[in-house]
Amino acid sequence: MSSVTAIKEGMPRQKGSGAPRMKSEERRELILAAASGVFGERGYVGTTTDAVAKAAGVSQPYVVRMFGTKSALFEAVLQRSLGTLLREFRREIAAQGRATPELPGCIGRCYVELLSDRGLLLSLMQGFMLGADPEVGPIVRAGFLEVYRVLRDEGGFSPEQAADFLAEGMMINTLVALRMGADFDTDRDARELIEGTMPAKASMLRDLART
Amino acid sequence: MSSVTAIKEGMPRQKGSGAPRMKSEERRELILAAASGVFGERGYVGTTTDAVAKAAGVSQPYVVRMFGTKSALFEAVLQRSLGTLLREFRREIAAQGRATPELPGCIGRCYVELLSDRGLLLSLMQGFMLGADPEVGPIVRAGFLEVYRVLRDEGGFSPEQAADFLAEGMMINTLVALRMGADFDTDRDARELIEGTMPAKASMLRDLART
DNA sequence: GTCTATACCCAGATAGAC
DNA sequence: GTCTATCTGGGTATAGAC
Repeated sequence: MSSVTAIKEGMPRQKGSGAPRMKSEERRELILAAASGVFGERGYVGTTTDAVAKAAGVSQPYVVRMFGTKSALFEAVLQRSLGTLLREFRREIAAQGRATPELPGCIGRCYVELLSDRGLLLSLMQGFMLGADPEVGPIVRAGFLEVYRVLRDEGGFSPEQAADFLAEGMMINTLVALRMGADFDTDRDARELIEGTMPAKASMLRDLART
Repeated sequence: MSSVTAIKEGMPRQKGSGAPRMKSEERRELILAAASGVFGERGYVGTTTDAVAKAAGVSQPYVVRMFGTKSALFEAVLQRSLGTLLREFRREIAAQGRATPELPGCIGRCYVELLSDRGLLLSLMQGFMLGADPEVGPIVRAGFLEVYRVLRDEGGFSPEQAADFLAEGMMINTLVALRMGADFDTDRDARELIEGTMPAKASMLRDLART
């Protein structure tokens, strides 16, 4: 079921009650953040709701209760990741100005900085790998195209620029998924490849692979 | 256990017997090809040995029997995919000559043509997504780096050329995994994005998403 | 709102016949 | 070499107490 609509639920009820309502909203975000990390690391099928629960510090049935099903939870994670990505891109576009020569570099830096939110880009990538799934396929295709459109229409990228940017992004995602940073210090080629891909923030991949 | 060594097994025994030995070698290749397709579509965890068996037209226990475990089967698929990829790249390098100006374009075409072997590039990509796994992680990192080295050392690519080439490859893999070709005819942006990424063989992605 | 206990199903692997 | 039958573990989801 479309988990997007679930965002509407859980709004503060009761006007005067002293009980700290909205509590479940915080839990929800807590679980989503934890789930993002686990899904990103192990993929959709490889993730157990129990692993998510443990990462969030709650019980497994509670995770299911709150999101209905595992797949609804995953879709909520995807929406959250995509939402953050688009928001950050738009913030950068607003700051640098549409179609300025600095914009591509700035958005690229912006993208790499998203790596610090462990799981955000990886959970998206895991979603992309599910394109053949009848339920998530349409969602991830639409999401990917929306990123393309934001770059082109709002950022003023040419179609080629946008495609190149996305290609670089997919390369970064792949290096992260591969944990290529694990070989950063021991393999000259790994280091060269990483530095060739992310000249500025190469060491970030190394640190990311350690944890 | 390392499934690579299994290649040595199953060699023709008995000198004079009229029985058509080597039968199991054919079965092995049949199952590997089928498994490549299923793993590529559903990922490692999402693939059941039963689905592989059905795709190959044999029984589920037989698949397990022949490869020992599901993970050994997956590793065999990875080795097969990587082996084919490297062989084709080297063939192209030998044909065009090291560091010729035409080589990058030729290898790019070569890469896209590998898409016709349904599952080859996707099963590799699914392997990349398992980089955090202690068993397959080292294997896929080594494989990825080997491709990089072949491009650079045997093909004469500069580090930047090689990294750019791989980025384009990851983008293509992602578009295939996304089944972006499904929107080729109905979504202008999907078409533009695909054509921007694979100018020559754009329609291939469309056909690939149909099946 | 959150837990414990549990039902139920599915998938990998084994045993053993042919 | 290949099958049928089956054991077993683990994961999602539900029931129901607190």
